[in-house]
Amino acid sequence: MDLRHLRYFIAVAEEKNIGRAAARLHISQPPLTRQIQQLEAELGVSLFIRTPRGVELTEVGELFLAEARNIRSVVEQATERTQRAGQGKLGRLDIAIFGSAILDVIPKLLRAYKVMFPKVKIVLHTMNKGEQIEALQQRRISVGFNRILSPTPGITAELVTTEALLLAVNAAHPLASRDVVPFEALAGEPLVLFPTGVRPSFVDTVVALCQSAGFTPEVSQEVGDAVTAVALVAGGFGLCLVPQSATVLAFPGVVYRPLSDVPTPGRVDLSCIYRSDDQSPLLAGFLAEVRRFRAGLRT
Amino acid sequence: MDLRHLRYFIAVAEEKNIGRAAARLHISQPPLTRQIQQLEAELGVSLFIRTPRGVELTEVGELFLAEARNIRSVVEQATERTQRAGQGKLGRLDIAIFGSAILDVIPKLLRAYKVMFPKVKIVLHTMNKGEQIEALQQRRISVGFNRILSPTPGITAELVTTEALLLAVNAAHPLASRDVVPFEALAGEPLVLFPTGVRPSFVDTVVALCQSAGFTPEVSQEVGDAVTAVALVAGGFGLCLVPQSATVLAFPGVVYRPLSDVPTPGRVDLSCIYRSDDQSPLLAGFLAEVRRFRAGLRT
DNA sequence: CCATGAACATACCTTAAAGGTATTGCTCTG
DNA sequence: CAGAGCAATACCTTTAAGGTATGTTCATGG
Repeated sequence: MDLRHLRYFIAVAEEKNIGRAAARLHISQPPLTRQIQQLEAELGVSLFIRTPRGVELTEVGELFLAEARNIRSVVEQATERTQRAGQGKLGRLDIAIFGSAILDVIPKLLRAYKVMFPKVKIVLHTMNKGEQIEALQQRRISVGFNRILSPTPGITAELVTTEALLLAVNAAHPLASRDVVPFEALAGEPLVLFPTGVRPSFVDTVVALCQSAGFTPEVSQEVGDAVTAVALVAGGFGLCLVPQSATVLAFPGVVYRPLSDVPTPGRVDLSCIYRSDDQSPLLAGFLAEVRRFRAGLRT
Repeated sequence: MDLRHLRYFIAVAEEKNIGRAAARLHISQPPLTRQIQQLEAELGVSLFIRTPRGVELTEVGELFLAEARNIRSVVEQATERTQRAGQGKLGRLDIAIFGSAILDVIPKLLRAYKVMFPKVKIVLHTMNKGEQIEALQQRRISVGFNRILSPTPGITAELVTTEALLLAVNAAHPLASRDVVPFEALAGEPLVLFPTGVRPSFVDTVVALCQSAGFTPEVSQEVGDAVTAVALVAGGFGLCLVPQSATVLAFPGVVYRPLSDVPTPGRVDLSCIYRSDDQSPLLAGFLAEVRRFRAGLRT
């Protein structure tokens, strides 16, 4: 038995006439007669009573009609679900995030993704870079977001966005009175650095920039994340370099100032990382959305 | 897409190796490769990752494997149910019964039928002969049971069993003292006759027998059914001729005696009736059981 | 009562697609 | 580096689905 047999059977049962059903199926009448006979022979059952005006279903035929329609709908649903899944539109995507990226870029990106792939369940995990790589290798997550990258075999990184650096400074600090702060003005000032943890990280970027500008930063405090760092700035612990997206943190007493004369590159990247061999349509769909997002930023 | 594609896909998914799956399916490897490629192309989805050691399912493939197995089981159940129905082993059978047949033959027959066709739901209706014929013609029932028949167009009758006649007599009556009662002894005795209602019926058989024996019966009472008739015998209303199966009615004060010299045929039939054009497998199965039952009685 | 038309069945041919054989190409392994 | 194992490809064979022509049956109307 074949899905064709069922399609033909349903057509004949609905038309109550083999000739008309054949026309509807775009085949001629004799083959349809034969297919129905085959189906009956295979089931060992009489499905139709032949009358001079056409055919009508037997009781068994009525039963089988219900079964056939059921099979048809099960098959349709199965193919549809499979195709959705194949387009990355169905399933579950585990994503790891960390640090200041949580503040602005990730929410925007995920919102855009949700619009395109509404049936994908997104599960967010908070992990630092080392944890992300391990989780990727163990297939516990499919995507991670990070600012600083060192090439890792088997892991591909893809740039999501770059952001300018801003100075977060206490409103009472003399530098807060300036609209634009020259980078060299940071020399000798106590800095709050983040994050602690797996190196290299954003800390190293900031230190490298200072050294490019000809001075060694004075470290007031190292903390785990951007939010804590800005909170310490509000508490007067010193200055802090943050990615632009950190400005969503409106701590009282903290102002953000653009910097001038920042040594190259002067910006900080946000990248997403994933297994190089991951062929999942879910990942493909997500990466497509990441690229669309980045293209949208450029315009 | 085709059920064959699903069968092949399941085999490959289970073997994780196209060559072995082909052997299991009793085809060679290249056609199987092609069928899988077709399936993937039709779904627009990659189901397997080809490795040097075989193939393994993608995430989408895993999903589709579950779907395919589901479809397979739905199809299997559908064909099985249809075949059961085609053999008269599934469905509902409405049967009408009446009179003394209820007492013994019908329960035995239905019990035997239930063993062979356990999934058929039997619905019993109590109808007299006229009602049975009308209900058959209106397709409200499929089978009726009756003792006396007059040929009816479109209705076929089939003998189920014949039973000897016994005399039901009050234990205080002089005839109760005899082991065998000659039929002529009934002349002049008051008789309880049944059933009232549509003629011809068992009443007419009894009257005809009496006239064959050379006397006209003295009617003490006519009642609707055998149970009432025997109850009246217990109450001293007279004698009553009953089919053998009525002996299950063990009323106190009533004894059953065989008769001798009963005019031919001397027995009473029980037949079942059904629409001559009824091709339902349910009816066919039931009639097969009736014939088996009758053959069993003969031995 | 016969002719007609509508319907399904049958016979026979054509064509599309499933299956088979031989071979290639790619990896991993010893 | 050669061989084993596996999937893919090329090309042929065979099966079965589809098409055309015709037969058979039954109801209907003149």
